[in-house]
Amino acid sequence: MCGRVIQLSNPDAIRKLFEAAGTAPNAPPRYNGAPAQDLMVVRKHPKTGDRVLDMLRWGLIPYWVEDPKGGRKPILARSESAPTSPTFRGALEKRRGILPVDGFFEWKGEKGAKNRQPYAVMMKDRSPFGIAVIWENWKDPSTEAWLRTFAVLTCPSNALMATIHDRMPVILEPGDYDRWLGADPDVEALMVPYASEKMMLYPVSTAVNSYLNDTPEVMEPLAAA
DNA sequence: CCAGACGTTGTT
DNA sequence: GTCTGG
DNA sequence: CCAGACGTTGTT
DNA sequence: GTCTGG
Repeated sequence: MCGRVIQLSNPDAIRKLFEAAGTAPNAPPRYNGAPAQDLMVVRKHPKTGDRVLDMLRWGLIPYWVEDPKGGRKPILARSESAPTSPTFRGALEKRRGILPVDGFFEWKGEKGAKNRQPYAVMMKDRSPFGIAVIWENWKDPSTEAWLRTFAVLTCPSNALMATIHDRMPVILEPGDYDRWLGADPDVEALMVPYASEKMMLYPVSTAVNSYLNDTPEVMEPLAAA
């Protein structure tokens, strides 16, 4: 679930919307952002404390991993178990972030089944919104280069999302951004299903299945049969 | 998330 | 790094 | 104690 | 069927 996202950039507009300091990164519009790709993430700079907008890679690599090749790079983290998970706990305590999106895709049907139907999930008013993430800083032993990665937090579906899937990403209210990005040790109350009545979903073409198809057409409603 | 691969030898 | 299993 | 895993989804 | 890569 929530394995593809819509991030229609204009990085500077997103930077202002999420009140991030500094300069915006270069980021093309993403109609079909997929795991293993670099996407815009809002986070708090550990040293300056500034809220910043950076490019992070989707798929969390814990900092203690030696060789991420073959290693698991989870793209999702259950909010119920993350607080006690060895892999996620540290990041949840100290490295929380926000993935600014315009929507995301969800596939309905049994996993592994053929003919799964993809749906676009957005806000009714089409406004951008924030998904809660955790991130890590990993140093490549061979190149000494640092790589920032992230995973999306999930929670049980609300009534609307439950029609296609039983899990959904943790969506934050703008009023909760400060608390989420801060050092609040008790943020579990924020990791809850978002209000159904503000959201909408519609079926889209299976053209979205290929992450290589990063074009506006993947967002178009499925033509009536 | 889906698409595509799914092996061996030995070498840098 | 931290937890579980043997 | 050390060795090995450390994730999510959903299914039989 | 299961894992890896984007």
